[in-house]
Formats: sequence, C-alpha cells, structure tokens
Amino acid sequence: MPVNPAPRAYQIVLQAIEEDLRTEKLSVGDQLPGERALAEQHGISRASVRDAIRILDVMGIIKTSTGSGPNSGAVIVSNPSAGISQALRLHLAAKGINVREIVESRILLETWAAQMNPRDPIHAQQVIDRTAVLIMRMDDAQLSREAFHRIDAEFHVLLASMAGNAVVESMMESLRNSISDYVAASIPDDESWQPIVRVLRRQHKAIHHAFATNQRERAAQLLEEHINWFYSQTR
Amino acid sequence: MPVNPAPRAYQIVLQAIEEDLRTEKLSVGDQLPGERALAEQHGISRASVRDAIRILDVMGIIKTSTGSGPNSGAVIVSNPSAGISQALRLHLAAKGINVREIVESRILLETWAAQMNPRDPIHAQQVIDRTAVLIMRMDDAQLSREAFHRIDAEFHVLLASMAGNAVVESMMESLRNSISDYVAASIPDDESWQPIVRVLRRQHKAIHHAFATNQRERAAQLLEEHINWFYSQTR
DNA sequence: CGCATAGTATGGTCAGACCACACCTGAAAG
DNA sequence: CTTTCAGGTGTGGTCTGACCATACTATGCG
Repeated sequence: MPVNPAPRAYQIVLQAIEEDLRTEKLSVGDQLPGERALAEQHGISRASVRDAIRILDVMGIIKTSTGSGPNSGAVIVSNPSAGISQALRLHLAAKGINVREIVESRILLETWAAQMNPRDPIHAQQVIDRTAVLIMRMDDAQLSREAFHRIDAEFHVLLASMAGNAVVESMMESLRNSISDYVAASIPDDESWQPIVRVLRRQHKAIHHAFATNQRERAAQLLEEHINWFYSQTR
Repeated sequence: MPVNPAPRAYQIVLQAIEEDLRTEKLSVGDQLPGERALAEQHGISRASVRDAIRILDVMGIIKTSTGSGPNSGAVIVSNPSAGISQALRLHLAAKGINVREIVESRILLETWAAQMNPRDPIHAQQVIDRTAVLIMRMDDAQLSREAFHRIDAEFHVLLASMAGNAVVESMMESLRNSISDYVAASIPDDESWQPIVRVLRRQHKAIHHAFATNQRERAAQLLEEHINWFYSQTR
C-alpha cells in the first residue's frame, strides 16, 4: 500500500512563484506572467496554473482582473489578512473554532498591542489623530449599522497597528472579519441597536483618551472591557 | 467606470458549503458530493466547482483523494492551521511580514497560553505527561535535526493547547510552520547545531519542570527566554 | 466459501474554445 | 495640431468534453 506523495501539478507554479517572491524577483506591484505563458513555461496545462493562481488570490498575495495593460492580470499585492480571515471564517462555520475563542484571542492581541512600546512614535501619533477622526465620524446619527461597523473595525485595527507588528495586525483584522456576519446577525433589530451604539461611542472615546494621554495599561483595560461588553450583548 | 461586482462562479458552491457547515448539514467526517454532482446542482461547470474545492482544500476544511468508496473524494476535516500556515508562509516570502514579527507573535501566544488558567485540568495533566515523553525522545543523540524539530514543534504546540483555545493553538502551529524552512536554512552545518541542541534540551526540561510544579509565570518567562535565545542563534 | 477479475465512481489533468473586459493603436473628425 | 472613436489585442473567467490513475464494489469462477 504505497501512500502516494501525490505531487499536484499546481505546486510547480506555486513553488516557483514563492521562490521568486523570496528572492525578490517578484515584489508588490509587479505583474505575473499570463496564465497561458506560465502554463507553457512549466509544461503544465492552464487549468493547473489557474489552481495556483486561485490559491495566491485567496491568500491575498495577488489580485486578478481581466483586460490588458499594466494594471490587469495578476498583480502582486500584500493583504495578509485576506487569507487568514477566510481560513478563520470557514473553520468557524465548520465548528473547528468558536466565537469565544475568537473573542478571547482578539482581547489578547489588542491589549498586547496597546501596552507595547510603539516601534514608530510618529506613526503612533498619526494613529491617535486618525482615530480621533474616526470617533467623530461614528458620532453621526445618520450612520447605517454597516458603516458604523466598518469604521469601528478600522478604529480597532488602527490602534493595533501602533505595535508595528504586521502579523498581529493581520490577525486582529482577520478575527474581526471572521465574525462580522455573526455580529450582524445577532443584533437583528434597530431598536436594540440604538442603546448599544451609544455605549460603544462612549467606550471608544474613553479608550482614545487613554491612548492620547499615554495611559497604556488603562487603555488595555478599557479595550478588554469594551470587547467583552460588546460580545456579551450579542446573544 | 462601474466597478464590477465580479461575481465569481466558484463562490456559489463555496457559500453553499459554508452554509451547510454552519447549519451542521455537513460536519467533520462527512463526504462532499462529487464534483460532477455539485456542478449540476448549482448549474455551473465542473471547473468552477473545482475552484471552490481547491480553496476548501488549502484552507484545511477538506481533504481530497481519488478513487471511490466512503473514504474517497472530498471529506470534511478540520485543520485550521493549514490555511493560516500557508498564508503566513506566502506573505513571509512576499516580504509582507518578517521573522521578527513572527517570533514576537509566537512569544505573545505561548506566554499567554502558559499563564492561562487551563480550561480542562485533566487535559492539562495529560499535556504535562505527554511533554515529558517528548523531552525524553529529544534526548536521543541519534535523532536527526528534522526529527528533533518535529518533536520540538509538537512540544510547544502541546503546551499551548493547555489554554483550550483552538485559535491560539492553530496560530502557534502556523507561526512555527511558516518559518521552519527559514530555521532549517539558517543553521546549515551540524557542528554549530550540536551545542545549540544541548541548550535547547536543558531549556525544555526547565520549562517542563515549571509547568509540572504549577509555576506558570516562571514557565512563561522561561518560554520567552527560550524562544528569544533560539532565534538569536539563527543569523 | 475464498479470491481474482471486471466494473464503476472518484479526483487530477489536459486541450480547446468562447466570452467580457480593459487597454492600445491609429485613422478620422474637429 | 488635438480630440474622438472604432477596431485590434491580450487578459482572466467560464465552459465543454475527454482521458488517466486510483480505490472501492460487485461479480463470478474455482
């Protein structure tokens, strides 16, 4: 019973591209050769090339679009959270992970990022300024729930970016994305949403104030309470 | 310039399967319908179905194999670290993230897991017993470097599993996987490896002892020193 | 009953075709 | 000269239909 190593054809292309990325023969902004060209180069069919392209796509390594010209085809981007989000989302659906674990992880990452000494003080100050703008935008009473959640997510990811760790930042964003549907579905009516959003606004302002006055530990504590409180409302 | 909503055909199948997973119409161990059947059900071609299957595959949701019978075709598994590992690995190659960030994240997760109150004390005790066995196996002087690294990885992931958080555990494993090639390449010769492995054995034993005697904070501190020291050797 | 054989369904791969789209070129219009 | 627009070209997206190796299943022979 010889267990086949099962060498998939698409891995030829995948490994070649990964190697080109590693050696910087390819980097962000570059265009990949066309699918037909890759197929001929590696002596495999276009269908197998497409398998590799699809993987790079869902992993957030490339962005594909039709048409011709410099901005068409497969272009290298760098969106680490795309692949992680998709993975978490699917495993959440498959019951491999649950909401408690995601919330717990989010608290871990966000409080860590809050207490971290910023790698780049200039960036940290920019974050504080930009989050202030987001807070103002979230004060708009006309804002739809979808828009609020979008800005809310940006607020949290921005704060986490202060730590200067792309892995943590991507995970944060991914954790947020993976349960966004769950959150939206668990607060169905607008009547129950209105009192919640008022509390969220207050909490955001308190968190921002703690950051602005450099009270990192307090900011972390407020973040933890904020996240825990919000998810306690989604039942 | 109307930005295309770009409705990809494979998303039809992907969303249908995700929904079936969410409602538990599909769960671990089940077989997916054949690709030809799915194509007909959703009115799309088999090629597009295969796109969705490929995504589920690389994300660690399913495992595919040829042949017929109950154990063939696409079977639901649950391997959250597969997709995350792949994503991290590719973005590491694409320079979207770097080794420092991965090591930093690993320390964050492992020290958190070490200090966490175990969700399941019985499992925690089993982990302590099993890690003891792993430590003994790593004492074998005949062990190849690859085998040592494999057991080493198992040791760390096991300890992290005590916290009872699948997200943290998967991320741990993924972080470890994503840089395993880097680690292997950065210590090329066996002469420099020998003194390193002796230190690693000592550190593992100290960490295990701290866990066994319930000195969680000390365990976390030793883990941090252990990880930092090891990566300081890989230059 | 035991076992070899043919049958069947699976995913993996390939080839070739057509489509919609975005850009590029160059001729026609101003 | 510039502007406009019509066609040409290359891209990924999709479909069809075919063949392969594999692994199980059923058949029928001994």
